[in-house]
Amino acid sequence: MKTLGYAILGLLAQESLSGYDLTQLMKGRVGNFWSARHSQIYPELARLEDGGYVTHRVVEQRERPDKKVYEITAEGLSALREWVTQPPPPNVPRDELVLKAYSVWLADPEKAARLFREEALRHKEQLAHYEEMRTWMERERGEDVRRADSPWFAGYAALRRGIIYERGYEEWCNWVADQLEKYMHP
Amino acid sequence: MKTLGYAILGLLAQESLSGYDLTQLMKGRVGNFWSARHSQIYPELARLEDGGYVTHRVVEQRERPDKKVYEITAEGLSALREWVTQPPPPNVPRDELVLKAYSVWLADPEKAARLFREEALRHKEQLAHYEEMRTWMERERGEDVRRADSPWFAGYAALRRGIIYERGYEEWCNWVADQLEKYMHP
DNA sequence: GCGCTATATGTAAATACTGACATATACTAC
DNA sequence: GTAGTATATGTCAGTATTTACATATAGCGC
Repeated sequence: MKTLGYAILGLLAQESLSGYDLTQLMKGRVGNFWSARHSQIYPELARLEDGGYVTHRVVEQRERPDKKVYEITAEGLSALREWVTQPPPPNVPRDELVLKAYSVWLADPEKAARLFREEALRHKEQLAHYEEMRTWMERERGEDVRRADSPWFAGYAALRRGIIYERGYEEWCNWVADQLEKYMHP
Repeated sequence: MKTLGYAILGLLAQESLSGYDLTQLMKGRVGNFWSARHSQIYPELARLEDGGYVTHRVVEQRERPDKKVYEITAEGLSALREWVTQPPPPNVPRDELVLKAYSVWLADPEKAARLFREEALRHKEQLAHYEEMRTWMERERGEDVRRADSPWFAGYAALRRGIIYERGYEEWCNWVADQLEKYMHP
């Protein structure tokens, strides 16, 4: 099974969801470090069902189209449990902005400085958003978010990764912009 | 043109290289935030030459197979210069380990703690390696590494991103492992 | 001589992912 | 009424990337 399958199982392990629900979640939460469009999710759900990792039931709704709510099976749970402790393949993060920084010495320094300040701002905003979520989680869910055996730990751990990531990213963008501005008017 | 094309142009803007050289570099340096195999690089070089962004000359070698050394053209340089200051599309980092952390509450805490400590160690080692490179760069190349209009800035900026990234990653892995161990023997 | 590694360049098949096409219900704002 | 948005589920074509296949030179150790 591929990574996307485990991403979906990870969400279904917490609550039963429809393909549409999963699509929404894959833009936030887990989606901060894994994303997928509905065109990937629906076929993957079919494959997971084929493999016996999930089942679905059709839920009829008034005033809305019917939906298929997917539930993780015992096999799905044990496969997920196994996967979690297997070492992941070495990860090479792909980041176009670092690539741009690599060639920034060729560019117009003012334009480039503007770009990196804007990016710094974007990451600062994302960081603020994450910090808000963290405060909310800690207040609403209490000490459970830090309990590694609680389902609340899932989102909290991912969130902490996001906070560290965004903090570092903002810092780096501003450093690049600083260097650019330092040599802008010599 | 796609991102890989600009990654290659970014390297060729500093020095002329063969496809094989580029393949080696795409495992390190720029490769820390962008990677590609030779099976992607050779066809892309052909496309770049088709578009007039690079040219090549065959260099005959004794005791080794002949090679094609690629050089960036004026068009290539100006395309690269333009691209650098264009805002990149929003980047969703994909990280399987964060996904695993998301489902870690289901796993055996001892196995999981071991995994996250190992990962922390890997990132600590990578960090040490980057720090070494940074010291070397600062000593060998002097103040130029901080000059945003110097070609030495390229690798130095990417390196600084790597250092911040690895520091943050190690910190997070250890935090996850701490939580796991805290509730291991209750 | 034989296997291993490094250098050197390519192609082809398979997989993963994105973007566009396709359809249907029903509420809301104009 | 009608245009837009949210809910809901799918497929398909194209792009990006990985893995495997394919070939050739030449040094090194056994």
